[in-house]
Amino acid sequence: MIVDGRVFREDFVPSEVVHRHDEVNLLSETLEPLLYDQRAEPSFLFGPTGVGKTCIARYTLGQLREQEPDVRVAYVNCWQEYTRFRVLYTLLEAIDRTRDVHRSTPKDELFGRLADATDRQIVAILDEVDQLEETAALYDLHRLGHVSLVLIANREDELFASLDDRVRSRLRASTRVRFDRYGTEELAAILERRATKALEPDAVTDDQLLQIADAASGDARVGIGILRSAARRAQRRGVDAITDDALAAAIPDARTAIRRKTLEGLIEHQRVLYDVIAEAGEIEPSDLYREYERRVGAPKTERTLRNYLTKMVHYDLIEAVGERRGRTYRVVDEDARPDDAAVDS
DNA sequence: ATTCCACCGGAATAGCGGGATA
DNA sequence: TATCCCGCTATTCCGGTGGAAT
Repeated sequence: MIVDGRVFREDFVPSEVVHRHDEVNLLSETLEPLLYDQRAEPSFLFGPTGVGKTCIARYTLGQLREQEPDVRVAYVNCWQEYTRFRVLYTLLEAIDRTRDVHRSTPKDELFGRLADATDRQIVAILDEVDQLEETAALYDLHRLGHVSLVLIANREDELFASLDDRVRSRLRASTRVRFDRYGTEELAAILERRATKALEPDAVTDDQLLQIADAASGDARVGIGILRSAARRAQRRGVDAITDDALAAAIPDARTAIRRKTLEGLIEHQRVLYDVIAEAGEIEPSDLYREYERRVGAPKTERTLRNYLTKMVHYDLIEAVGERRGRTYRVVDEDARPDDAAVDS
């Protein structure tokens, strides 16, 4: 019953957008100078998880490239590429200038290459830019006359708090595109589009789509995940339409799938920390450190553990309750996540 | 009030790994 | 092959903070 599974992928960009025309228009207006070989002012895309920020950025730049194919577009996910070196490297990859680049190339060589590649306009989409650790990289890029920035983040205030003054003042005046959560009907409409592309006709009913949209509470990524999971379950059972019990099973499944994937990305020591916290339910730092040291062969330093813990908090796997003395750690509970608490992405 | 203590996280540094170079 | 170079991770060192103990 699944005709085209690509439609369910995270990086799928639809050929038409639903419900985001204002945002697309605002962004393309800002990018318009690129059509005349001019650099565009920086633009920000703000909004919670699963509201289409990344999708709209890709879509809009795809449209732009249809009009002006010479423009180069580089997509950088700052969650993975969080150092200055890696950001620059990814940008160079997108414009095919990575020949002979390696870890031992001098520091400014990368930047120099990018600065020299002035033959074409370059658009740098920096996704999850609040995860970028060396924000000086933004300053570097902004200085280049042929690089236009599209910056994506969850929350405006948190992002600006993490920037240093130089960068902040330079970016203050740029365009901001704000994305709100989808309503249930809006999300159902989006899912309907995906379903007609991905599935055989009549594989899913309108009422089921509304159920999915409701369960996803405005998060398109979760909604699409549920739809995909339900379709796969139905397919495995050899039926030609999504059944209600396949749907019921898919709803919790899609929510935990993301978490399981993040857990797989942890290294062994981080995993031990997570297990200790999960078993204890809630635990004080000193007990946590001691239990960790008991379980593991060659324990890391407490300072390193603290680095691990902050990272896991960022991943939304655990949360820290309280500050300083008397702080405890616990795993983030999976249900009961209010809409406005989406800090991850 | 003063001292102590647990905890956090910034900054500097060491060591590792791996491609480049001679 | 030996050596250089540099990004990256873990470690060392430490100052700050605020509740607890005296």
